[in-house]
This record gives sequence, C-alpha cells and structure tokens, in this order.
Amino acid sequence: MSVTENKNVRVRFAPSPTGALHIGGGHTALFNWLWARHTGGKFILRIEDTDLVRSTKEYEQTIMSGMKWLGLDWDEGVDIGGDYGPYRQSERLDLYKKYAEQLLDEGKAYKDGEAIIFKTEPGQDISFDDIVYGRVEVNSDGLREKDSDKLKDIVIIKSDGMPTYNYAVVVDDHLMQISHVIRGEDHISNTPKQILLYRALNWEVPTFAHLPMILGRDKKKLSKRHGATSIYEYRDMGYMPDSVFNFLALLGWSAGDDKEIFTRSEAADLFELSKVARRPAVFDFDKLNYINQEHLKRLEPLTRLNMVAPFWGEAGLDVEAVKNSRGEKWLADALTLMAGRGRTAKEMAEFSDYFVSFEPVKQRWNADELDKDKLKKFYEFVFAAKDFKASELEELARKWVEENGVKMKDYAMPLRYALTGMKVSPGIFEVAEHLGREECEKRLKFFGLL
RNA sequence: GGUCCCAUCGUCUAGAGGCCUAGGACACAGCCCUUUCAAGGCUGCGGCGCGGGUUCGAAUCCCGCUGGGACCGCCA
Repeated sequence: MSVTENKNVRVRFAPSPTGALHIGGGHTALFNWLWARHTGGKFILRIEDTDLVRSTKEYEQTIMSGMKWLGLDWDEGVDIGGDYGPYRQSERLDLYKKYAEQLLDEGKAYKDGEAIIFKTEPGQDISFDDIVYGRVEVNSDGLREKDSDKLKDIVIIKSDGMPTYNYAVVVDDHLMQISHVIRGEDHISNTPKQILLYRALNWEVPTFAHLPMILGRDKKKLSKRHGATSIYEYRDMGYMPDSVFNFLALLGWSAGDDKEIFTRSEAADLFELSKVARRPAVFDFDKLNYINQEHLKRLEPLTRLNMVAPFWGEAGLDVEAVKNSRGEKWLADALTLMAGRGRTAKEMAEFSDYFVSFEPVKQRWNADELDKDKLKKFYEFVFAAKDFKASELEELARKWVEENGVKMKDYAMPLRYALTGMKVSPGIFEVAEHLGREECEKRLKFFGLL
C-alpha cells in the first residue's frame, strides 16, 4: 500500500437524477471511486434531486445501475444507507432549513420573496488549493452578475423551499464529512462561492480536486450532439464495462510505466490524485476501440462468450440452440479462435456468426463463378483426413497443392467462403476443424463443392 | 462584458531545470508473415503555440501575447 493510504478519506459522487449516467458523470464517479479504493476510504453516492421538475426516481435507478455496470460500488447511498443519511437531498430539507435560518439570524442572509439569499461580502480572499489545479486565486469582488459590475449574492433556498446546488452541496459535504471533493472542472468557479458558505457557517473547508473536462472531437464540452453520451449506449455498441472503465481512467490520468491496459484493482492501486492532468481530454473512439479489443482478448473464454452472445441474438441467430447441441464451451472456443479479431463484442459477433449458423453464410455467398469440378477434387482429397484436425487438413492441402502445381490461395479462399461466407477469418483449417467434418461437408455440399 | 482555468505529435499522455536529438500508446503509412486480415511482427510519419526574460543550461520557472475552455440560473 502506498503512503497515501488514509482510512478517513470520504469522497462522494453526487449526480442529479435528471438523465442517464453520461460519460462525464461516469468519469467523475470513476475518479472518486479510484481515490476511495486507493486510500481505503469510503465512496458515497448522494442523489441531488432538488430540481423538482426534472428529477425522477427512474433516473436515480438508471444512474445506479450504470455505475454498477461500470463496476463502481459504493459504501453509503440511498439504496444501502449509511451513518450519514439520508442520502437523497429531497429528504434533508430540514437540515438545509436549519442552517439557512442560522444564517438569517446572524444577518448573513436575507429573504427575498420566499427565497433565502446569502449576502456576498466584497473584498474577501476566497482562494483555495486544488490538488489537481494548484492554487486558484479568487476574490469575492470577482463574483459579479453577468454583464454588470454588481456583486452577485447567492441564493441558498429557492422559492419552492428547495436548497440550491451551491448551498446544499456545502451542507451535505460538511455533514457527511466529505474529505475530498472530486468533481469536474466546470465546478471550479463554483468553489469560491461554496467557500464563502463554509466560512459563514464556520465549517472546515474540504480538500478540492477538480478533474479535466471531457471534450468531443470538436474540442467542445461533450454533449448530446457528439453522439453517444450515455454509458449504456456504449454497452449497446458492444463495449465492455472493463474497457470503458479503463478508457475513462486514462482521460486525465496515466498509470505510469506506459501501462495502458489495466483492471479496476490495478488502477486503484496505482491511482494518485496528484497525478491527474489539467488539460481537457478529447474523447477518442479509436483509442476506446483499441482498449476494448485488448480487454476482449484477455477475457476468459466463457466470459467472452457471455459478452458476445447477446449480439448474435440481436442478429437473429439462435444461440441457445447451439449451446444445447454443441455446448457452451464449443461456442466459447470458437471465439478464442477469433484471436483478437473484432474491436467490440458486436464486431466479434458479426465476424464469427458462421459458427452459430450456416444461414448467414448462404446469404452472403454463392459458388456460381467457380470451377466446381476442379475444387471438388481438392476437397475430396483434403477431407479424407482421418481425424479432421487443422494440422492434418493443412498438411493434405499443401501436399495436393504441391503435387498439382497450383496456388494454395486459389483453393483455400473458396473453402473460406464456403464455410464462413467471408473474405476474412481465422486460419481456415482451424475453422474447419472446429466446425467439424459433418458441418463442413454439409456446407460444401450445399454449394455443390463436394 | 467579468471571473477563473488550460496549452507537449491528429488524439490520449510521459516529462517536477541538465537523464530530451522530447518517451510510450492510438490512429495513419509502408514492409514482413501468410490460405485471408479484422490476427501477429517490424519500420516510418508526426509535437513542446508565439515573444520576451531568469539561468552556465528551460518542454519544465516568471511575464506578455495568442489560442482554447468553464462559469457568471431560485439547473446541478
């Protein structure tokens, strides 16, 4: 364990349930999780549902299952409780009211309409030290209204009785004894306002660590118009949780020693907040694809099968039937044969559908253009193989090719097409062995090649 | 308009004043292997935004400029 081990570390991810877990939120949650797991501290999930209009319980669930999908587990939260609950802001209204009234009594806040507003005093130095960004110099004189030189007071309780973000976050982070506030860089300019509140309440200010933003290809903050932003869209495209985790961890952080492919626990061991980068990172699909491919390669055969099988199903193939007839292991081994072909589970499923069914092969290819009689002799010779092993098939094929003075290519490719319907596949004799003599003969006969 | 932040290959990054002729990865290009590539191996292309300082020495420190971004909501 490293020197940064500290059981008193308490961090939180505090999403508002107004949409699915998106890439940016996942990134923030991930870095909080990494810090908690690295230090042996606690990771808390708090729901910030003070926007009555947009918050729903459904989104709350979606966000939680999104986090679970990513492999981020939490130690305290709405679903599992904890010593600092409730963990839903809408259930903590009395707390916000209590401290708002205190500020009112002390003359630090005033009422306007039904709202309670904290008075911003001019000339306050509200600089802070950020673990990632270093010293951030701010003076309260800079807290102005837009297009005006008027000082901006801070609304803490809205007219509907709900606390505002900047206020609730302070009350909750203090009461929940959050040690490190780890969040997106877009919050860096909210921090001084919160510091003012901490001071007015006479509370200790937590340590801040802001994370670089994630940008789209156009270098603008990642948003819906960049395409997939919800974590679940990545699952549906065939990316695996391990990969998305790995990829997100690499946005703004590096594990050192040029280590780019890692597991959650490896990342947790190596993670350091102080090593987080400041510059915003562009979301790069090419890199995600690569990382996913690497994880796909490293998966246990049965686990890989479980990742890929749904996409065969999606393509209309009866995976269950094959599992029943040839067994799960046979299918898993077929994917092992794919040896890294395919960057996503979906691609791997597309590239290997001929193992599940002959139907797609029939649809993709026909032998009309071929000199069938010539090929038949070759296949008859090769298929005389006693054990139908790849090495044996290849040996016979080579022998025949040599004796007849022809090119292997001209005979192996038609075989590849007849068995897979594709131009590309693993070694075709290996594919043949795995498919088995019976199935291969069936396919060749269908095309009139045997 | 104001405040704050950022700045190394196209992209993710390493780099804490000499280990830097700037390292790795992705992408791209080429070559090799070969029954195919979407697998594997090798090679290449490509970057410290600009200008001033400080220093014997700067990608690293300071200032300015330029360029990007975030925030300035009774959203979070």
